[in-house]
Amino acid sequence: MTSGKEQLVLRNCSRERNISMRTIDISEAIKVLISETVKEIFRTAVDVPDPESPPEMIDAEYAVGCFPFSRILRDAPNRIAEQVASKIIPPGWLKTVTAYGPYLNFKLDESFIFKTVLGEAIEQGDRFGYAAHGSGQTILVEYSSPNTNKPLHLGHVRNNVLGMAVINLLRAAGHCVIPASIMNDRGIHICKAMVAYRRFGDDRTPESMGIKGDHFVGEMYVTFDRAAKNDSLLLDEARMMLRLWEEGDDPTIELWRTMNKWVIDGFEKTYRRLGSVFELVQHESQTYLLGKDVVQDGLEKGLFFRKDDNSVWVDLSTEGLDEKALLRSDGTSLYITQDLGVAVERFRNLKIDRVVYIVGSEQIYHFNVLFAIFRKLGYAWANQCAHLSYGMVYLPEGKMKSREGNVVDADDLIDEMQSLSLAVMEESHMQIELDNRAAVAESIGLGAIKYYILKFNPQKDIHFDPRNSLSFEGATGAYIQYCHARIRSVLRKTEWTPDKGWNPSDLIQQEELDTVRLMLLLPSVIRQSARDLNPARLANHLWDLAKSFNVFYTKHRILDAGSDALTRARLGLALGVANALKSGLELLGIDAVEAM
RNA sequence: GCGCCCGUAGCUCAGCUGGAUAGAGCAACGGACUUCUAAUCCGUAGGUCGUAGGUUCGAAUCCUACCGGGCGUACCA
Repeated sequence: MTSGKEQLVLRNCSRERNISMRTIDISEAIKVLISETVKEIFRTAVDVPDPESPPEMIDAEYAVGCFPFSRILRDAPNRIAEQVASKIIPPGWLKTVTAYGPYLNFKLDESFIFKTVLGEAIEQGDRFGYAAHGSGQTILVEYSSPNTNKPLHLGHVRNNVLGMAVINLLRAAGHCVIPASIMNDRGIHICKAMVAYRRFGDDRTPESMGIKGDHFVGEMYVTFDRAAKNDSLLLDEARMMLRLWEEGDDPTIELWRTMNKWVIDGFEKTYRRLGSVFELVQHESQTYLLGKDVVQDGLEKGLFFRKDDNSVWVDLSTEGLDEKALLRSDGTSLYITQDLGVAVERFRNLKIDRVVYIVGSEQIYHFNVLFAIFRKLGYAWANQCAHLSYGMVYLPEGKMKSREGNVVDADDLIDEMQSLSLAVMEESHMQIELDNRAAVAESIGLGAIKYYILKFNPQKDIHFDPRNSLSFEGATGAYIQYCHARIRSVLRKTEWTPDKGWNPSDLIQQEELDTVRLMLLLPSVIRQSARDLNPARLANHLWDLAKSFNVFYTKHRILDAGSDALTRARLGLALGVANALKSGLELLGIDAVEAM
């Protein structure tokens, strides 16, 4: 089985240098230290949970609560903590182990932290925090999947931004990822735009009108809807056109090809700005008939049933779901039939372990049904499918509706944010010399949009108010970009490079330690964000890190720190932070600009 | 009706698989630029974590009921 002329593979997981994860080894070392000490005192083996981060009031990097031990060891957590703490002889990398109530707090040796964390960040560059490459699974991530009858809007932007961030995070966590999309390029909605063009298009083209192809076709779609209100024959005409399309009628197909190309050319421009990339693009016109054989298979196995009118159904009431139609009574397939077929084909033809569908929360039920059918059919991979659903995007006027035109257009939004950031650059107290002003402004504008979308947990609805939502102050993309750009600016002013040396023991300020402690957490934050398919965790952590460095930056000097040794050590810190910020920003799909 | 998601400061949100005194940003008010980028920093103020029970040594976090908001529940996609 193939999906027409489309070929289904070009996997591109090049082998890259292995990146060590020393910062994560520390928490392993702490677990070993505890379990060995417990064994020594109590003659009993215990499972030690992963160390957590203590609250701010505690001056330590790692903490382990002794609650889980108390039942096994038949002693109070406080007493266990006390005994373990007094028994541990800290190795060189550990400064102190203290019991505070039921908690064991581990404070690392400062110069060990600086040396290890900054050393890693300097060595790994903008890959700081990544896991060893190629250690994970092969995962297909399906996202974007637009209809080719109108331009992309804010809802698509959320999907694309979330999609790319998840793809990047999964890759950083060591997985091999295939970014995929299905163009919904057939159906009645496409035919509506075609009818409108044939009736009212007057042979205009995007070129002749000087507008993007997707916007041009989108206007046709809106034109149809407006005209159809007064002319019920138009809808019949669209239905007729769909029939002609399915019969392969030449003029219809030719018009369809032309208009689809206009739209897709337009999409490509928007995708390029957004930074969305795909390794596998399928088209519904090629896949919409897939899945009938899967239904037939289920029918033969007695898992599905046929009703009197000849329609085919599956009963999922044992799974807490309803009956669901899989084939219409006339034998034609439904949306879910196609999803079934596409998934089966993908798992058969691509060597993938998992699929993640990034689709809005309004389709939660659909995916529950789809996955339940996979299980019913007994596919080994049935439990390796996940739907990453995200909340709706609301405007002040309510839900966006393409047909009514109350949408925030993706291209307009990016343009708007670009010119806003350009305006801020002009007003800046200090005119930074830039030869690529427009490009930097676009990076900052996109950074604002992307960060605003990613800082919320995916499942939350977003109430988008264009006036107040996007800003360049506070917890924003620009804030983090600014912190990075500032550091780069300092680094440009010096001849220093890491191979010229820096001594971690010269870093003794609290603000230096606070900052590097947050860097210490970055690898596990990236890992957790990937595991939970939740970029918000990384987005929020990056803000904390930038904030912490900004506090250091306003309080202490780098280039004129007082001594050459201190300057070099702080340059090491600055470079490490810049690398960490860049690493994190780029995982979120945000450019780490050099100057702004 | 049934199912899923959400409810934390005036507003927008964090709060990691239950853990130490619930944290930010915005808005408000008061401070800091002849100093490495002030798109920055500091300070003040602001919360019975929707309500009521329950589980637990311990609950914003888990369970139950209810209240409020959203999304589903198509031979649509």
